[in-house]
Amino acid sequence: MRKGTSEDVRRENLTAVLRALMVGGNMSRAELGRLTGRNRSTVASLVSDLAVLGLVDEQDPVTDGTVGRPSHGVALSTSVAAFAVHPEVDALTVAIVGLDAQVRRKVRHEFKQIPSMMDVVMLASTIMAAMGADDSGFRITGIGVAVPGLVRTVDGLVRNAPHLEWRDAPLGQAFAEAMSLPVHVANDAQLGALAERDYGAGRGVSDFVYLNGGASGIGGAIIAGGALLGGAHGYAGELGHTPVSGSDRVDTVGIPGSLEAEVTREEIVTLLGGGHMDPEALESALLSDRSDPVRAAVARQHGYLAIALGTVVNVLNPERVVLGGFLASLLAYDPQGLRAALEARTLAPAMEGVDIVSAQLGANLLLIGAAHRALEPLVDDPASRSWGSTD
Amino acid sequence: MRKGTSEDVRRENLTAVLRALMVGGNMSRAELGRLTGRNRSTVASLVSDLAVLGLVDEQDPVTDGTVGRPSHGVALSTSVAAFAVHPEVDALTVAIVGLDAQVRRKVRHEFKQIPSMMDVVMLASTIMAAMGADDSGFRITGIGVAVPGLVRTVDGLVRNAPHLEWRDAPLGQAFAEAMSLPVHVANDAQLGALAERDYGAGRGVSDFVYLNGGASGIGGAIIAGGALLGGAHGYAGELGHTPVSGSDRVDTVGIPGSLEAEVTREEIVTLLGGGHMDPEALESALLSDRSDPVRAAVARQHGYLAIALGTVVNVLNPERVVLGGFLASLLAYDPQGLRAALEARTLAPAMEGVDIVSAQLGANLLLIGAAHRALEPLVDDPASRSWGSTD
DNA sequence: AGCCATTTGTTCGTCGTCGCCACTAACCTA
DNA sequence: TAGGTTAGTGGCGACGACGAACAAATGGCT
Repeated sequence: MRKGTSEDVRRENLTAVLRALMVGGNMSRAELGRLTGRNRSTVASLVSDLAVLGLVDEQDPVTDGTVGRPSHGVALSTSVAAFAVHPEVDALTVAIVGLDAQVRRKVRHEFKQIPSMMDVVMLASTIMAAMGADDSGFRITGIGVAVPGLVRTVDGLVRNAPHLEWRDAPLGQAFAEAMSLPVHVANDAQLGALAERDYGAGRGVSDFVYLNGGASGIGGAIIAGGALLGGAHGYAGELGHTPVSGSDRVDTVGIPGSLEAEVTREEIVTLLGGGHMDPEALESALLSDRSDPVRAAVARQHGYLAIALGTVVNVLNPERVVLGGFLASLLAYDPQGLRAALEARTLAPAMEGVDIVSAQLGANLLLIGAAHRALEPLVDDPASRSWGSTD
Repeated sequence: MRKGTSEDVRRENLTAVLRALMVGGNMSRAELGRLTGRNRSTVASLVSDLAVLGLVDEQDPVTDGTVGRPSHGVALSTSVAAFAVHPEVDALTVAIVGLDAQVRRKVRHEFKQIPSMMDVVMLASTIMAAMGADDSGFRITGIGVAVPGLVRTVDGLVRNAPHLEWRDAPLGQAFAEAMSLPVHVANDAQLGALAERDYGAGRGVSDFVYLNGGASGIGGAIIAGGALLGGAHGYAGELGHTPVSGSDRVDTVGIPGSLEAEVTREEIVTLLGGGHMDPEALESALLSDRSDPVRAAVARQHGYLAIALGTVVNVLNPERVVLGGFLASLLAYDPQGLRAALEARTLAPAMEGVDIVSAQLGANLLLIGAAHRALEPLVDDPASRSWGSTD
């Protein structure tokens, strides 16, 4: 959009082809042409360029049973990938994720105690160095880091990650010094929303709200007009701290009566008998317990959720609300109940046609989101040689 | 973004030149080149095209005192314009507004009683027909209508305009049948925000929240990433109905404890002695009254405003908050007070660097916004001959 | 007054990119 | 095996931006 020359057209067309492959999966050149609206010869030239760049592989024509000359297959390269790093209170996950959103390598390291920023940087760097060893055959374009907290996106400064107890931690800078790769740090919920947009519950939806309930709190992100809404510095989407009650219960950052303070996984777990539960166990335990205390607790949490979501629906007029983590379980327990609570708190037209659904992507959600954030510059400008000259 | 051909480049460049003139005012060809980053010869060609299309006028070179050959002046055509229509409870305003955001003609008609949709359409059509008489010399490209209510933007269906008492009124369709011009209907606050973005308090700011307090209620709109956030159907921005208290006072659509129910112009006016007051009178009366009851009322309204704005700041991370109407007066009464109230309800990083300012545009705000909405298709594709062939 | 540096207008040739067309290749159907 | 259909291939033309060379118009300096 900046300049205005014919090379920009080329770049746009290259990304169009790449994006089509990423969201639509591998396909034939002919399909690619139909999907992108480009001419046969243009597509041929584009694909050829991408093949030279090592981003796609052209395969032999394959007969698919229909009439006509078979078209060449085009597949995303399996070697182009990015690192995904996801630090949590109790563990660090590092992975290599390809352009095709497949997780190729994955290492999880448990922590005995809350890690410092430097713990994470050192350990992740070591793991990445081991993973990206020369014979691995991957062409790594960058590092995407998903952080549970507020992140200033320009430089990857972690402003506040309450559970990790990091404040103003220069994570982006530290990674940049440790590894000679472009680093992209972002909020975990935002990256999750991006992954859901491309591969999950947000496919084809240009306006949706994503809300994830984890053990540690509630994170949110907004997709508006097909793009992640970042705001001025990248802090947008913080729905967890919306005030929903007059109570003095505080959340992780000290705000009383906020959504995160009132809607907690912990309360549900305790009611169900306590103990350690993974998400699936929690959901099945919850769904099979229709006792009065549980019903009441869910209804109460639905009420609070509806207050926060109601505001967001009024303000953003989304097409869909995607709930992840234990919020998805809360939804599954009584979908009509949550919907009714929400309808009572929204303008009728804005709520019309809004569907409330569960997130579709599982454990790899954040890894895909983080890696794809790191792959984004490559996708946006495939011909720029600033990335891997690993050959 | 759709196709990917060289004609798209031309279109984008034409738009870039036109936009530069609209936001930067008339300027020389050389400045235009610097601003848009295009080559000398390219700019010459673009301007020439636009001149042929009748969108700009090329003027003789003017010496500006600097060394070097003087550059031709380029001025937006004063004849290209659009109709702006603004129905209110007590009046209808119709205007002709040019590409340069100047209001060229303006007619206001008072109503004795609340007008029906058909009243508005008939009267506005008559006025427009009179204004756009052949000898007027204007080249009208369309009609922009600013409606105080929820509007489905695709077809201009007014879902709910509480003060006008319109429900599901097919305003867009009615205008389209009455006048053979493209019609664009939208929410008034959204159009106001667009005008503030281009010519007022939002210049150069890509993420801001606009909140306007009128006699009838509170309307809002969001500019995110430089563009109006419309949402799935165009209802986005409805901040007036955010719940901010547990009271049972209801707003115009019947939601209890909402911002619009608690923060009212009426309460302030009553405290100041009542009577009819125009915005300026209200502001000066308010600012000169530092009595306890007024202080208390303002502080209370600030508190509620802070709750609603706090959520929005957390969720959208804007760079600026723009307050219009009596909300601007409320701000002027005690800027630090409002800021402090807001800071208490937001995440510190998200609130950092946010400035709270008054709207800059006055009475013509909505007319400019509405007309520019109607001019948008022309600006986005200046060469498409689908508009006026009035010559 | 005359000369130079500076800036811009103007013209023309070049280059990159896409679409179209004609032809060929590879498949299905009958 | 012939005809229809679909896609790959390569050449050509169109379009648009850029850069270079030259001309024009100004201010500054001697």
